[in-house]
Amino acid sequence: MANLEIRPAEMQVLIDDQRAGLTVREFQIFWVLAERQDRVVTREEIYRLIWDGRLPRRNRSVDVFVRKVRVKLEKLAPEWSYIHTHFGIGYRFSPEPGGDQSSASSAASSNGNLNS
Amino acid sequence: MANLEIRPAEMQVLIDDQRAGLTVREFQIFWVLAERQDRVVTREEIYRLIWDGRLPRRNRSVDVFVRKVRVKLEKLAPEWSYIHTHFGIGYRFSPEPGGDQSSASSAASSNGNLNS
DNA sequence: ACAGGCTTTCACCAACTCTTCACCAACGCC
DNA sequence: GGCGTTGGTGAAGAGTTGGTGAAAGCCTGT
Repeated sequence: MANLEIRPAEMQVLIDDQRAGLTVREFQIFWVLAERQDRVVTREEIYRLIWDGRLPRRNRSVDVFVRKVRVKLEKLAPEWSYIHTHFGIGYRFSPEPGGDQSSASSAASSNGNLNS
Repeated sequence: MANLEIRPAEMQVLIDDQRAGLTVREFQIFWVLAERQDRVVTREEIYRLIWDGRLPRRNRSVDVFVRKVRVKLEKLAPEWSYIHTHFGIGYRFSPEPGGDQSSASSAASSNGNLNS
């Protein structure tokens, strides 16, 4: 099983002791979601928390960074999926085994380790 | 017994910790009824609250979404029924054990009493 | 000014949802 | 039972939202 370690103070994410190498923005996205594990966070809220302001129509920043984070996490743990999409709503952070079920349904258990 | 959890802010419905996976519209229908638990809500009102406007004759949107919600809830709790039909009137949300009793009949007689 | 890395935006395409239609079953009334 | 009305159900097309690759814009240090 993949061991996830998060160090907010250093903006570092490690999986099995390997650094994910997230950039600042990428980590912010990751952290906003990870802090709210198992909860669905709307794009509006994510945007507001990171960029301070209302999410402009058709702004795709959040999606783009979610993807970048996904790519880096997947590189370290191909058999796990961390960020799940809730169509029309937002994203949810929940470490789950299995490539990616893409989301909306599925169970809700898991235990990530939020070290601080 | 089935444990029902509703998170309006996330538009999520969980039964025994399993996500129902409702879409935005589906959740809206669910929420309009759940907020008014044990009350019969007319199609007209449901439509007005979600679509803003008068329910066009022969518009079946409400029925279709009620079904979609029922299917998803039933998947998680086959032994429970949540949304009950009141023929000629509308729908009522009340979690009840038992697959489906298809509910109270209640007539829409001229001296009928309309709860408000 | 230039190079390298990070952020933001753009455009195209895939996936999903919403809405409507058609047909059938259930109900209420005679 | 027979008939007209209302609700259940499955499916399909249109419209919306998200995934993705890449270009353009910014910053910082050299």
